Amino acid sequence: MELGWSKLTMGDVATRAGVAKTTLYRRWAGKNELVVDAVAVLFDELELPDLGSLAADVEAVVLQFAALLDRPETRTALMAVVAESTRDEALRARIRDSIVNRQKRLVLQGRRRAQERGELPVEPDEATADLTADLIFDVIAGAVVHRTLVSAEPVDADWARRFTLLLLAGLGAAAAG
Amino acid sequence: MELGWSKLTMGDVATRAGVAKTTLYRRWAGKNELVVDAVAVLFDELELPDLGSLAADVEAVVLQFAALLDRPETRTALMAVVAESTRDEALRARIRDSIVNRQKRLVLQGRRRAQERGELPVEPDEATADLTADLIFDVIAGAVVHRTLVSAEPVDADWARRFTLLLLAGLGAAAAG
DNA sequence: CGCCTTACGCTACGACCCGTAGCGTAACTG
DNA sequence: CAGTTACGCTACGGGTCGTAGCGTAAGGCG
Repeated sequence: MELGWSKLTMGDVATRAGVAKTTLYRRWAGKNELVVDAVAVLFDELELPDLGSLAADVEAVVLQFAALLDRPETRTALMAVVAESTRDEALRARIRDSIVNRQKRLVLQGRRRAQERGELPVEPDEATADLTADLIFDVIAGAVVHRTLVSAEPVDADWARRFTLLLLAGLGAAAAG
Repeated sequence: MELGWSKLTMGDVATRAGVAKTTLYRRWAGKNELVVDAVAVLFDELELPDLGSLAADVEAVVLQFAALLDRPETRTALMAVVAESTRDEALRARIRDSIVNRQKRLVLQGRRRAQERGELPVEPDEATADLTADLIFDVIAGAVVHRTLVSAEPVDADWARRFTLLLLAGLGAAAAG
């Protein structure tokens, strides 16, 4: 439940937590629920700093997220539940509620700040504004996860800078700059 | 090995393929290697059509990729090996070689076409151009995977259009509409 | 034709892990 | 002091991975 479970077995978790395996099953319905809760707690560590510009804020949260995914227990646990959720509709819904929708606060907060600074326009239609926020979230989280876990290459300050430029200014600017 | 293995057990795979379980172990070292090969074959179906504009090409490949991830066997197999790769360095390298680097051809092809059309500048430094291509790949693949498997919401034509606008023109344009 | 190599099918097995049942026990409550 | 609650512990059934051992059918070759 804290850090370091390299193997994701209930027996190891129980041993590491200093409790009996049956105690875990009394508190959680199964392995999936336990891991989702643990990952949700880890993700709650993320915070959006106010560094004065949208670009700096995005870069900072990207690096925070990458640092979170660098911890072995986070990447293993997150990918394990996502993999399992491809065959379990209820688990997918639980992930969406406990992790995805919960962390969208970061996108909404960043957009609000950028609008207050005049860096982003205030979108008139609230429904499409929500769609845009969802899109941003999938792009940021997806890119960092894919870079870290699929491409298996590091998310360093340089990558964060390039990614932020692409996100804010588009492909033309990223290719030119 | 073809389609439909909702459960990812070697016994089921063997039965479905009409062979004995031991035959699978004679051909592949283990479950991981088998699934990586199967996923690599599935991903080779992807093609980049030439629709006359970079935006149209990106939208098309995004929808193709989403259709691939809509198949239950693809999403289950892909996420299973990625999850396992968080604890297996050799498997991660195998994924990078067999899937990631192999599909970067799509990005390189799309960029070349866009440059021929004059939609994108030719980057003078080849090293940074490669970094940009890697970045684009992680953004596209990551966003589609995250949208489909983590957010668990559909990648439809409208989402593909919004995503492509964001990718090509940046956040300001996407927020404006 | 007879022999040998190769590949496959099949059964059985050990090892590991999940999740549950049953029982004993310590702590807390009134 | 009696009742409730929560926990520890052992044991177990079910399922899966990966392997060992043996039998057998197919194809090359003198």
